[in-house]
Amino acid sequence: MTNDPSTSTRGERRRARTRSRLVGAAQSLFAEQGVEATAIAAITERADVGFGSFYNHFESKEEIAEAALAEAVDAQKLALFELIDELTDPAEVVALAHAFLVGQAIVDPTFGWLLVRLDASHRLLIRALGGRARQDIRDGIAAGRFLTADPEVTFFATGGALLLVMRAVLDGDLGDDPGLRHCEGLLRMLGVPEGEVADIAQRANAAVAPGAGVGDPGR
Amino acid sequence: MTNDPSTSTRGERRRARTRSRLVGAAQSLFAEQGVEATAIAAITERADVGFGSFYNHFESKEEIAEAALAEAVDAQKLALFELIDELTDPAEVVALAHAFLVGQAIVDPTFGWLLVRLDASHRLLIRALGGRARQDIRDGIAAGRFLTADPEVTFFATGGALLLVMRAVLDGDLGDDPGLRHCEGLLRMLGVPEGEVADIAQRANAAVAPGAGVGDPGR
DNA sequence: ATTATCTATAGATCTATAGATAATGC
DNA sequence: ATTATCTATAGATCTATAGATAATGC
Repeated sequence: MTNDPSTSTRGERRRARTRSRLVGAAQSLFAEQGVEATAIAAITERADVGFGSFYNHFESKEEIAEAALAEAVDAQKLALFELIDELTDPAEVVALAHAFLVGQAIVDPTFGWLLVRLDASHRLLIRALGGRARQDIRDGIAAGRFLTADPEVTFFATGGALLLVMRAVLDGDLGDDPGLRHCEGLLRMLGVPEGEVADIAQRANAAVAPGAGVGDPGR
Repeated sequence: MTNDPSTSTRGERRRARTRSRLVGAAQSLFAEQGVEATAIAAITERADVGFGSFYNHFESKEEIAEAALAEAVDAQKLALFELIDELTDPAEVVALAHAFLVGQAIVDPTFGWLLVRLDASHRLLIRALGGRARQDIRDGIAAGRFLTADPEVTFFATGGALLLVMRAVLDGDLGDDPGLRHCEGLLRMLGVPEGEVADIAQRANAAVAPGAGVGDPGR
């Protein structure tokens, strides 16, 4: 994935491996402690890489934070986009995306904590996830499927709800089926008719349930 | 407010003033930069107080962060509780609380940023605001006014939505009437019938509008 | 020969404390 | 006499860089 013997030299591959170790170490440390509380030396140490090598790849902690988030999100995006690929109803798309992310917080806490902790750096997160989410909301409004008047308010409200629910899940503060319950609230917020809420929420959560094709537990 | 000539000595009042200056300086600095990025020396400097005096009042930055949040929230709680005092409908109570806080983000950005930036420290915030909010949600469910199945999920979802909407307001990313739009979404999320949503949201926002008795702009 | 990595360190913070100075209480 | 505040500083980080070592490319 990060190496390609045919189009790169051994040196390039070695370099890529070092970079990859740094990003992986940063992801787990940022997830555990947040960005500010993590020293660069802690990253190189966990990556088992010489301290100075850090600066061969990144100029600052902010820069590796951006890479750490972007790479984590990109990996998840693939799985998510595949799931929502064939859906046409914006309500189903949004429900599934939220169900997926709540599910990921359970299945891959490192990823979950990374998202939640980077809320501090916020702009990174909005950029990483916001593009598609915004469009889905606008689509839903245009299709008359969502009743909300202001797509931006809806974007921030749904995003904020998702992040704090994920955080509560990570903290172990929620009971059964947090993803299902969250989806129900989400769909109601969007203005989906009450008669459809339970059904769509259920389908979305069934689609992301373990065993439904979203493998790779642990990490 | 912080001084009481009749029941305290001059020394106690001097001490209280120093503490108060420290907390005020910490509030504005935490609002601007967050807790971790703020050095204790920066707090004493802005408070115009000797560096060592800090440790006469607080043992650590975390401790003053707790005080900074608690005092800011307590001040706002008074105003808010007065507004919701006579309301009986949980939907109106929750709507008004959210309208109030979105409004405060506009009117008193220092307070708004403090809340938003302390989301990092999160547990402080949940403790500061969570008690009453949880009860209001449970009341609404018990009264059949809210349709949500899990009060905890609802609590985190509504709280997260509020915080990110406040943050978007502070960033200047939202258009007209963000408080009104947010309340509409909030009420829908709770399952308040569509026919009542616009009306309740409007009343809640009218009640907290400038000139409706929630004075003290600026700070 | 070139490029990446590693080790060692200078310089810049930042925290917590010790001891001196100033203000209050009796 | 007591208590609070202030100044100065030791010790602990943490970042960014310089220079040495190791690995790759030709």
